Amino acid sequence: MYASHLAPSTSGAPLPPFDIQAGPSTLASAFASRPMETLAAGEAAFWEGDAASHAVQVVDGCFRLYRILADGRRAIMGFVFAGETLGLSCQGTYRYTAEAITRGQVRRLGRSQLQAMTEGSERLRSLVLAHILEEMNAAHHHIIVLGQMGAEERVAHFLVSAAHRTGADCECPVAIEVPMTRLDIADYLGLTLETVSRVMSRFRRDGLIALEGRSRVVLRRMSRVQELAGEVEEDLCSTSCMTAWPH
Amino acid sequence: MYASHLAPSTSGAPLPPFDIQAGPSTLASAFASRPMETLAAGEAAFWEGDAASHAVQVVDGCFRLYRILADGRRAIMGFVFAGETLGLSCQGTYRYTAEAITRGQVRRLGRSQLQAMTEGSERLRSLVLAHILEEMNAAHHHIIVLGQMGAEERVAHFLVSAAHRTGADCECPVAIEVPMTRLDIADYLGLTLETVSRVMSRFRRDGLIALEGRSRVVLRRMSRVQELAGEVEEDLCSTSCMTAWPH
DNA sequence: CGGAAAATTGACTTACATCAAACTCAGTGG
DNA sequence: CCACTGAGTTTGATGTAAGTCAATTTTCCG
Repeated sequence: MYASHLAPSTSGAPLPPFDIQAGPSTLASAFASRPMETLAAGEAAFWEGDAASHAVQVVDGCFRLYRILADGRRAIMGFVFAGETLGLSCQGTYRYTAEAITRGQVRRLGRSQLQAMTEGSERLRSLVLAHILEEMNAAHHHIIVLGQMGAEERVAHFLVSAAHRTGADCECPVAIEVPMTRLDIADYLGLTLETVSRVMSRFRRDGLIALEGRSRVVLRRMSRVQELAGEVEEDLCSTSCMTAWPH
Repeated sequence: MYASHLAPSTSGAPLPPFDIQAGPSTLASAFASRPMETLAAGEAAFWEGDAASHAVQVVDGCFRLYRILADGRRAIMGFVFAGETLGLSCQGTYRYTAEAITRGQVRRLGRSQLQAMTEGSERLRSLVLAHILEEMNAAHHHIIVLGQMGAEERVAHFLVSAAHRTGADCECPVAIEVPMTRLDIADYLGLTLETVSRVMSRFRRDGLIALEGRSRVVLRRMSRVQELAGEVEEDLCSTSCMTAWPH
């Protein structure tokens, strides 16, 4: 999953001012004038290997980013939620397929236009760079999870991360939407879908979470889940929104 | 390990011209005027959590990049070889400790100076960006290795990657220096040192590699090892040196 | 040469994968 | 509105790759 540390959704918030001189003052505002596009569940915004012609803003919905390996295995590199931006860190060709999990709405911005905008605006340049470095951060985090943690820790991590990114406030209990299937989660965490299911069931039995239907999880004891996640997860409520988009 | 795709060492090559108008034409040349610093084996170039005040060029030696987790586990995020650059993707604070495995020589460049240089030079800016994106690439690659591959595949990957990055030519047999210990490799691959050792022994028994002392590995059947690595490793000899540093 | 760190190898354990069967939804159409 | 359907999920029984613990052996450096 990208950036456990990314700012929560901005889709509902009013857009920041766009100063013609200085360029867009947030990444999101750079997309503001672009037409909206709707994707059905299962449709791809772009495919691995395609020429990376655009950056994509996810206005609504949830995407899985994956590669298919030679033997057919699917590695999910991350998920992208509403309000986040996609494809900024690709040069040349996209390095993963971005597929809508639910129906989604996106805006596309041509790389050449983005390039032109960044040329002119030191501000926007640093915003783009900050975004890319945040993705790096998330990738490092993912590496630690995959390389060092057991199944429970991984799932706990996923849950905490999802709660954080979908902008759930930090009150207990926290309810989160988890539109991805167990298989998605498994392919993301380097586990099997059965193991993911078993761990979730164990969490439920232990009163840590409650499962409501297929795609809703209530974190009943968030602090305990965070504890299980092993605090690689940085401070959740305090600074994150600040650090994600340094002015 | 960073970038299985990074350009091989440039330490021996003559430095490209430095145009005062356009700024440095390669990343390496930006460091050219900086004083050399020597680090003993085990010394750190910087520590996780330190203010990220400098970028570091590794002129000679090999570094491990790691984080220590709360429970004492050590996660190695990557290795850096001679000719590569370090710390470019850190903003604010370093996100890992960079420790010399062997004795090493480095040059440091202040971030503020680098910042100033990039302000003035579109060229350098795109070099730095390309470097960071290459690190992203490597991180994604690492994620796939850790999330999807078995022990043999991981070790095979490590070997191929090391061969590639230390600039070994592609002729068989390829001899590579592996200054890191089995524990280093294990902490990098998400395995135990015993498993790494067993896999290497198996490779040796099967005639794929030969072990010469502690730190030298001869890839006797490179193609077979690459095959084991499962070809996530992109083309090795052809385009890689090109793509790493676009124009 | 001697000693310490690193590496190898073996016996045993365990966490997770695999295989397989039931169960639960959320749509769809009668 | 309700039964039918199939994808998604849960749960169980069993297998296995890799971890753990422990004893040697090798390598390297003073």
